[in-house]
Amino acid sequence: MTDPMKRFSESTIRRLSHYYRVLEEVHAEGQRMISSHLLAEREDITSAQVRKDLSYFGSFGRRGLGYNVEHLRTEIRAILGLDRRWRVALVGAGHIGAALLAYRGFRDQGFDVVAVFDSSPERIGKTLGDVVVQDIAKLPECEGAEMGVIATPVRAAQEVADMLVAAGVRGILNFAPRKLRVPEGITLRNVDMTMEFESLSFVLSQTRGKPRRRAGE
Amino acid sequence: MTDPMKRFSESTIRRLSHYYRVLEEVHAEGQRMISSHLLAEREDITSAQVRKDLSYFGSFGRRGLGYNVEHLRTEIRAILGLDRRWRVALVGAGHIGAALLAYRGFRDQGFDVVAVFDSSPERIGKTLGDVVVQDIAKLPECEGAEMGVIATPVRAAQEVADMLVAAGVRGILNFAPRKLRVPEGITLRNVDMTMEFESLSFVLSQTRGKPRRRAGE
DNA sequence: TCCCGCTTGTGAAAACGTTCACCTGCCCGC
DNA sequence: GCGGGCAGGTGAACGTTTTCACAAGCGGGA
Repeated sequence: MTDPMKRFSESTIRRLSHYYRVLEEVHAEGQRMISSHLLAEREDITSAQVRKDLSYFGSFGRRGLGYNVEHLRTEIRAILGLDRRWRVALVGAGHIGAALLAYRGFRDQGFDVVAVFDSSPERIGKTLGDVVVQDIAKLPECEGAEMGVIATPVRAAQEVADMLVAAGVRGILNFAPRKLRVPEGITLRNVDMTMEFESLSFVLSQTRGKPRRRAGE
Repeated sequence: MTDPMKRFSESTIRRLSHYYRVLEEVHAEGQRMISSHLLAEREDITSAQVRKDLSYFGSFGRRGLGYNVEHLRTEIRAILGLDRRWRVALVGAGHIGAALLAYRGFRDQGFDVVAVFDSSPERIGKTLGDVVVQDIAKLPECEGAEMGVIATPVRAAQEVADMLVAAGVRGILNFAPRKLRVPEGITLRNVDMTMEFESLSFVLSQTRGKPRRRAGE
């Protein structure tokens, strides 16, 4: 995308997120150590992949023993930048915005929605989560947000992106099904449900009529 | 994932979705022909990539002219399996479920939500979109749905996935932030906002303190 | 103390995806 | 009907990501 430094592959980072989640789980279960093989078994990747991914960032394991759950968890936390809090500006107080605010996981992971904007008069002034929805016109005055979330209809997405950039965010998560243009240095991530549906549609129509293979075959 | 045939790369399919979207746009604008270069300019990929992607499925262009918008649109539509309607069962009538039902785009693309299930007594019986929310216990009786959408809390996700598979869906779109196990032959796609946030967090903390580069530098 | 089984870390190889470069074909103008 | 410019199709080159395979290190037991 627009990452200024691209030393690590996107896939590696995504897997790191997975490992982190698995570690949270086994940590809650009270497990002390975990092997790359076990970390991998909980995902659809190989143990070699796990070790390679982790090796990009350091040597966290002990030969013969595996990884200390608590320790690795802390390390990945730091790598992913989750050892601090992030200020997030949300634009669009519709269903998706509401879903975001309702999900405790975001706050728990360190993401604070510090401002919500919308253009609809019916929504402006209402309280969502624990912040008051402001007029989108006030977005330029928004200060201190490092990330922006675009949860608006498609037609508004590019304009909102421009406004967020002007307001100083360095990263944008876009839920609108359209590619956005952002300046160099701004990181953009897209969550596109439409594309996932189309991907499903493709695979399913490829296999249409074929008998479903049984597991293990 | 669990695709029985994996002849085409996931990236190619995702880009096909993009091309389709661009084609819809330029079609609406009344444009007749489009070159691979122009198709690419609207995205962040090269014209060679466009041509390569399309060449996997056939020769749709004309040398010296480019691609006929209407024709290519129809072809990609067929490739992606969007030339038919898909029956979708939605589990979870919360914010995400509501977002899905509210988005006209899904219906327009050929996805019909034929049933909605939830476990909460307050939601059961209410009308969402144009279907009545049913008790999750009725899911096993659901027939004819080819795709399932999991828009439930994390803890219920795996159980719901099993139920959907038992009900005969061949593809699942999972919004819960957890990897699910599905039998061979069932296609699984995940939409994981948490992971995207963590990816943003990673990149932003990598570049923290660095002066933002201006566009064009 | 030494051996053995286990698991990491990592170069090397293989697989995969993207980009390049060029040939081919098409339209248009003359 | 002929030539020039444009643009698609495609094998080959390139770069990246994944997998393989094994040396190195650790703990435990005799």
